[in-house]
Amino acid sequence: MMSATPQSRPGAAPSDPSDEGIGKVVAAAMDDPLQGVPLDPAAAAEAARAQALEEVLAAAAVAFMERGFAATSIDDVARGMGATKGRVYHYYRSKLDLFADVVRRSLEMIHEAVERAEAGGGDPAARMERMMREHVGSILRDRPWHRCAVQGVEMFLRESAAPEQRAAMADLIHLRSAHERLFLRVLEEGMETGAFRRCDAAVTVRTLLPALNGAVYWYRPREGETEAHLDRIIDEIVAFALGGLKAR
Amino acid sequence: MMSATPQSRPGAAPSDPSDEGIGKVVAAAMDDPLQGVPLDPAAAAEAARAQALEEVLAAAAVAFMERGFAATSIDDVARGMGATKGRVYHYYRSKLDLFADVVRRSLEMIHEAVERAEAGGGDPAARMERMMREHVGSILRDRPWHRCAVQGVEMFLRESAAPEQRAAMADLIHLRSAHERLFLRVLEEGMETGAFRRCDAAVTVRTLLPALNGAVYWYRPREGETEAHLDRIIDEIVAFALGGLKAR
DNA sequence: TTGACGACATACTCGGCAGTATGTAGGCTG
DNA sequence: CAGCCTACATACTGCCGAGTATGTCGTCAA
Repeated sequence: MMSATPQSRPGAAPSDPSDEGIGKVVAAAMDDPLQGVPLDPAAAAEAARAQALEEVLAAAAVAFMERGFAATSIDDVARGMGATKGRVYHYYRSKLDLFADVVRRSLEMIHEAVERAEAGGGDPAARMERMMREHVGSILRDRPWHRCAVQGVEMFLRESAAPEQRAAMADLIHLRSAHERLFLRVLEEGMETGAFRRCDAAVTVRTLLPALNGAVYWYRPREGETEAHLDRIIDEIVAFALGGLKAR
Repeated sequence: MMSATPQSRPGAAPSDPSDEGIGKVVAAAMDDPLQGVPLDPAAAAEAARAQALEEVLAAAAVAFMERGFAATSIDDVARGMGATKGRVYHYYRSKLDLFADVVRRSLEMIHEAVERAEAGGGDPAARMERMMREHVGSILRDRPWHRCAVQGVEMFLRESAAPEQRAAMADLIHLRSAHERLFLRVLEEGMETGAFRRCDAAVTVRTLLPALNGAVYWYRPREGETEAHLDRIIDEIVAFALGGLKAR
């Protein structure tokens, strides 16, 4: 297989693989395999491939976040890994495919987190608060990914979106819609129980989500930042958003 | 580097509410030379130039809104006017200059509107509500411009922003900051009077504004849409945002 | 009438980038 | 060890688009 087996870091690479929480995601994806357990070669090869692809995906997330889709070249993505175009095109057929995969990963991550929060039970207000906390937490922790997702959704919403773009993004929009509906349903439930004030739920959800996503633009991870510090930011944002919903 | 508009009419924004296109404004201006009032030739020429520049600016706003800055070519802008590159480059030295002027116009429009609302007096909650209403109203009515502004601010906030970009955008950021501070001060005032709950004002403003701006992404002007319809959307958004601030 | 100038259109340059074609080094298999 | 395959790197093509250089037409001033 390739020189960089899972335990070896490409030390020569000038990229910073551990910043921005990218490393965590990659690590999570490569967590379990080969820990003393003898794998058959086929499975090992497959795991290695998945790992290499994951690295490409993470580099793409950072690059697209930093420059935006249109302004990012495939060479930019490759440079971020200390590699060249060949490596990127070995895994992805086009720039749009790569971007779509980053967005998909982002939407899946945040949607699953919020779904779990909703499934935790409780009255609508309690569920909504947990959903918001998970949503914002994901925004802060996986900012590169979500910044791409926000941009991807914007791209689709443009009238000018090319047919190829719309095709590549169609399933992503379903994911996004499902996420919106999750909030929508809990909001409507809360309106019926009287926990939330009466409102146009569709418009309100489309106002609520940008508020929750706002941090994707201004938040920057600080040096020795603790989880408690993140929690305080989450507190502020959720307090505002929840206050916007509750009946007075 | 300066905006080439010498002294445009004070209140007259170039946007046309009904038609998202550009033709109306121009047609109106073409009809009115020597409308009884005798203009000296120099002033007439200057007015014509300002008018032509205005048309370029409006076409740019639409084009940039539809495709985004990076994906929009100068030919796209020109095509939107039924013209060619020559016309655009006759008024603007670079694509970035043109974009910056669109963003500047947008920020000036919305900031002036909100400033007037704030100057209207009243307790903090009343002022804040009027400010929000003006802000959202401007977002809905001048969507092409504000979508560009949102994108311009994002561009500046990127770590990767090129030095030329930062230079072109520096004064725009001051405008944006002034706008934020306006909301910030009224929020802090309201916290002191007890109208608004205690919170981290900086984070809250950065959460509030994306909520107010959200409509820039999903709103589309409908066929026979009345002012009352817009007001209902504004009501919904402002109710949410104001609820997020008020003490319970 | 001329000539200067403003307001564009047309024609061209040139660099960057998506995508492709080809080379190559290391493993694995037989 | 031969041949094959994976996982890339390198070299190349073609196009698109920003910016420029130049041409053209109408207008106004002298």
